[in-house]
Amino acid sequence: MAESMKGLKRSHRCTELSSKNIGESVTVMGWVQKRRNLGSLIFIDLRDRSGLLQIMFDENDVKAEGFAKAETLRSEFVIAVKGDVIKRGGAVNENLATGDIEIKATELRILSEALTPPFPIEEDSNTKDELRLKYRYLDLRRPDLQKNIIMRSNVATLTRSFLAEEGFLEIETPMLTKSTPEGARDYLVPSRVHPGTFYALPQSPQLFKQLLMCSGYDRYFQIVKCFRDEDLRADRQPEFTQIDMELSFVDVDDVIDVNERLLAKMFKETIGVEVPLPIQRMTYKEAMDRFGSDKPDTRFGMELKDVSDIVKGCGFGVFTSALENGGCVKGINANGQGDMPRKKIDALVEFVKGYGAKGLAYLIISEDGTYKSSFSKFMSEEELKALVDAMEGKPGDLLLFAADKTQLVFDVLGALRIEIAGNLGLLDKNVYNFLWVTEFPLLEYSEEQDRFVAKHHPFTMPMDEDLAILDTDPGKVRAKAYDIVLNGTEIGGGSVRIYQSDIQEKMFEVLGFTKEEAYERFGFLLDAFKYGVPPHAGLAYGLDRLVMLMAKEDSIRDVIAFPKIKDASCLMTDAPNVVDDKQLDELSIKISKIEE
RNA sequence: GGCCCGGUGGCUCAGUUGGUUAGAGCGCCGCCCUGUCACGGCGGAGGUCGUGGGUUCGAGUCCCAUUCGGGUCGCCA
Repeated sequence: MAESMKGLKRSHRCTELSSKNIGESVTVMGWVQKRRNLGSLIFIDLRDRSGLLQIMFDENDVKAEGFAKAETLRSEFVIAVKGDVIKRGGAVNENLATGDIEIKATELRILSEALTPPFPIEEDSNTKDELRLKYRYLDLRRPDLQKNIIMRSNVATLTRSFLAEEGFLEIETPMLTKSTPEGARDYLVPSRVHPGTFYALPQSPQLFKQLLMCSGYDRYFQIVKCFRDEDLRADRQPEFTQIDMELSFVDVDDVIDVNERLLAKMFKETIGVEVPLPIQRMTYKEAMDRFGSDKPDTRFGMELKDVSDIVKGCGFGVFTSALENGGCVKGINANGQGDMPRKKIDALVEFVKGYGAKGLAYLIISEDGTYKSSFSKFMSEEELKALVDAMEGKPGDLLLFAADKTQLVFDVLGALRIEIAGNLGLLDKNVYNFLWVTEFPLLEYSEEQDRFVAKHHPFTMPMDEDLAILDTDPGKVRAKAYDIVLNGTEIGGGSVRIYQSDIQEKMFEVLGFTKEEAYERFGFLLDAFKYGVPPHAGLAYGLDRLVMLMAKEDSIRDVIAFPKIKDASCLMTDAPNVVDDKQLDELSIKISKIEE
């Protein structure tokens, strides 16, 4: 039976009390974490978002009625307790922040009873995700999730105060906006007033923040939901949060400078981690050549080495045919892994096949200096020696080679070094390696669409040095685009924007848009640029990923209060769901087909 | 859309080469207990093994399909 809290007012959260409060009369409210009934003495661990506090019920203090009530307490009951802070009667509990005190209850009210929860409300739960997400409101009671959600709030607050001090204005942009078919699939919202037409939920506030620069707001930021109707991953949700910013009258270095200071403040004040500034920078090309990835994890080595020249003309057809087809041969040296069991090497071969590789060549340098290799019979002793030397192979090393089209080799070895590092426990979550990756290609060729598409977005400024070849060799043009990478995860990215109409027109031309098509999609932006536009640049962080790494979690679901599952549905609310015919009628929508 | 992993009492798991009434810990319920904090003691309830089909004398165990959840490739300007 639920009781009223009338006449009681919470005086403290659980861990706001300490030995300093001994002797005070206090009122605490929260959830019953645990009861220990010793017969005529009952202990309760009371939980709120701050932590745990022990309550002691003794019939002499809480009276017969109160004691009888205390006997009925069960896990997750919500109670209010009035009592006195006293020094623990028994031993101090070193595991508890409040382990040296307890509340001697004089009054107990049961504000809400509770069913036994379907899974334990405790730290380090290993309950199935399925269950946790169905009862997310219970999952969110667990201390580790509360810690993450609180950390996320702190990061947002720090961001706001830092950027405000730096002269940024927080300005909201529309959630109901126009679909821009470039890029990810949009979530659409039907218009009732304009039958047959749709708003789109923003994939990012990109165009609006550029317009705000046109309007003179100078420095903008927003902590904002973005939506992309694409398949999910551990670090991808259909709705996610960006820390989005844009600055006028700046170039690359200005954006990097303010963001390095933001990151340093964030990490220092949230998790006590010093970020040494300036953060290392690396061009896209260097990142690919050395790490096979545009978001290298620099916490460990195992860098890629190009051995194309070494194996040119050797007897191993896999290598030579890759080279003849315009590809390359690269390898990584898994130092000291020469004793890796055959089974594990086979697993790595299977692993790379997932990335489209046809295979993985390996060479083990035994402790006695002899070679054991999947391809040794195709190469002479001298050729093998030259290859080992090029890889700086020492006895006990394991060399792994991929031969294919260059991009595929990058993908394969880039993923392989992460996989091996993971298997070897080299991915230390207590280490935070930041990296700027700069000079991204402006464009990439889409086989599917048979044209160039923007690697970042169509408003990205080419590098000054490469402007001249935008017509002649667009694939070679580098952009003033940059990503901020943390431990192999892209946590943010941005660019300097085009603000000159001639360059923008040329860009659309290269992308294969007619002027009319460009206007149809982005006319409002192009028009705005005719009325005086400042040079501007910006950046957006994935807040979820950032907090995930700070919280040392493996999935952004663990830093989002109400996340969605792999198929983009919500196990708690059952969204998305069918709506009744009346709603569809109002929207002039008919469902034409439903896949069985 | 492809590939990989998983589904056994409320929770987390174990279940040998297919073999009699499917186990454990925690939780839950009842009784006892004044210093517990992984409280303790005694007793108890609770599952037909995600679902459907098949093989077999016999299936949690093997096969097929399907469903649910996770990871990943494609996709994510």
